[in-house]
Amino acid sequence: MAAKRSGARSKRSPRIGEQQQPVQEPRNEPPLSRERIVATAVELLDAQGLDGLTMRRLADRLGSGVMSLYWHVDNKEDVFDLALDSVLEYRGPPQPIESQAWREKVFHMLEDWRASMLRHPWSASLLPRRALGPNILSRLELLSKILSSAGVADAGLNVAIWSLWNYVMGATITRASFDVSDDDRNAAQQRLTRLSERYPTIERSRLLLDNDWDGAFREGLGLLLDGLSPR
Amino acid sequence: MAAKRSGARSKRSPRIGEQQQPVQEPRNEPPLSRERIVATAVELLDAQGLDGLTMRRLADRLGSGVMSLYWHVDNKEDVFDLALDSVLEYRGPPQPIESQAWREKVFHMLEDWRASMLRHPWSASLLPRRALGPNILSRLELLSKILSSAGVADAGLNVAIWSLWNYVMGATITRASFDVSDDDRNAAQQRLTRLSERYPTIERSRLLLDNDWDGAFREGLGLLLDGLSPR
DNA sequence: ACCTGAACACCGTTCAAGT
DNA sequence: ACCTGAACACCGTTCAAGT
Repeated sequence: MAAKRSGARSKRSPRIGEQQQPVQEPRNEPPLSRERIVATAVELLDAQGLDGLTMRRLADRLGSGVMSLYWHVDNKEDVFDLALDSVLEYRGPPQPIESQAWREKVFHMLEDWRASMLRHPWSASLLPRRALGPNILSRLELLSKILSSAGVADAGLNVAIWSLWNYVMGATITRASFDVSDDDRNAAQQRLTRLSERYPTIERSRLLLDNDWDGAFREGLGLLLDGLSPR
Repeated sequence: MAAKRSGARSKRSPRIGEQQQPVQEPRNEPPLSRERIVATAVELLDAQGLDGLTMRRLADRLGSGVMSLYWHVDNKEDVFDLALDSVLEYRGPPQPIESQAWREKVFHMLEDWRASMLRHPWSASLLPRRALGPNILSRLELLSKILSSAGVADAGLNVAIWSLWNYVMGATITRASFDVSDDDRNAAQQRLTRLSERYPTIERSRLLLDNDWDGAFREGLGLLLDGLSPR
């Protein structure tokens, strides 16, 4: 899937074939570009997680030298910002929702937001540390418009938006962080049952085992929207 | 404030004084211990942020060799886990709240939670990536108990707890990430006004400038508790 | 305009060794 | 039981240079 550098490969297999065919770059790569860098960064993040993204590895995948990246991109932080925002584009509901049904519109956008982030779990732990890119701002703008035209007064608009944002971010980040490797999950599970007598109520309600995340997300969001609805 | 290694200092100043007094370790440090390591890690994180914590720098502050840390601690991840949980201890309200006032109890614990994290902003961006330590679990246990004894049915308990957790985490993480250096803030502000015509509703409601974070937090939390109250 | 390799100043951690 | 320095395999980024 990823382009391999021929140099690395030939070093790995010390075959005795007398002339190492130079194996001109396996595919002639398209030229480097911001878009290609970001797309590849997302691939790499999906495959290796947050710590897996390295300027050197990124360049490797792109079949270029490390320093070539710096022509198109400021630095590693920049790559993170771009990758994050690129993953959060919103295309709207499949077919338009009738205009009065503001509740459904909000639900669709926020569920899509959560789903996008869960498709790229690194994005959840990245968001808290990064700037708001254009795609994030667009979603906030849309949310503002929906709520505003649904009759939420200007005075309550910010509280409403931030409450929804907080809820979605918290839910998504939590969900993503529970979605770890099996090793970690086993370790956590072990520690919990070992300590179960210290946390009896949690234990009884199976708080940490209950994994109907999607259902809980929708229910909680419903409650919140009830509270926020213009009276 | 931090202990300086005498070796480093003497190398830095090639004074001609014939005998470099060995300057026995500036203070005779207390012996290394898990507790001292964690406390110093928190200091370092407070001072330098998430990227500022380095095993080497940590050892430096402790006046020990880097590898000495590894006797007391598994690895860097371990240090992060311990530092995070150490900052989230809950001591309860200053004077006991009368037992029926469950709403106040919830408010106090959650506001304290948020405040603790904001006192150490790195904790907010760390939480989503780390395991739940004992102090976090204790808070969840307490929350469960309060809600349960307030009459929330077992069936609704998990939704209630996760909704509150989500809200608090989202709010705190968001707040902490907006609380960045002035440089970043200026940059963000610039970009926003430059793009203001693309996000008119946000612009109008001053969503990103409104910084009554504490008030918004309480209001939203109130709405959520209304929705969660046993009927 | 776009790409490059060498070099610098760092990292976390393994290992074999000291007391 | 506790601590150590040397060494390894990495990092991100500066710089001076190539086309």
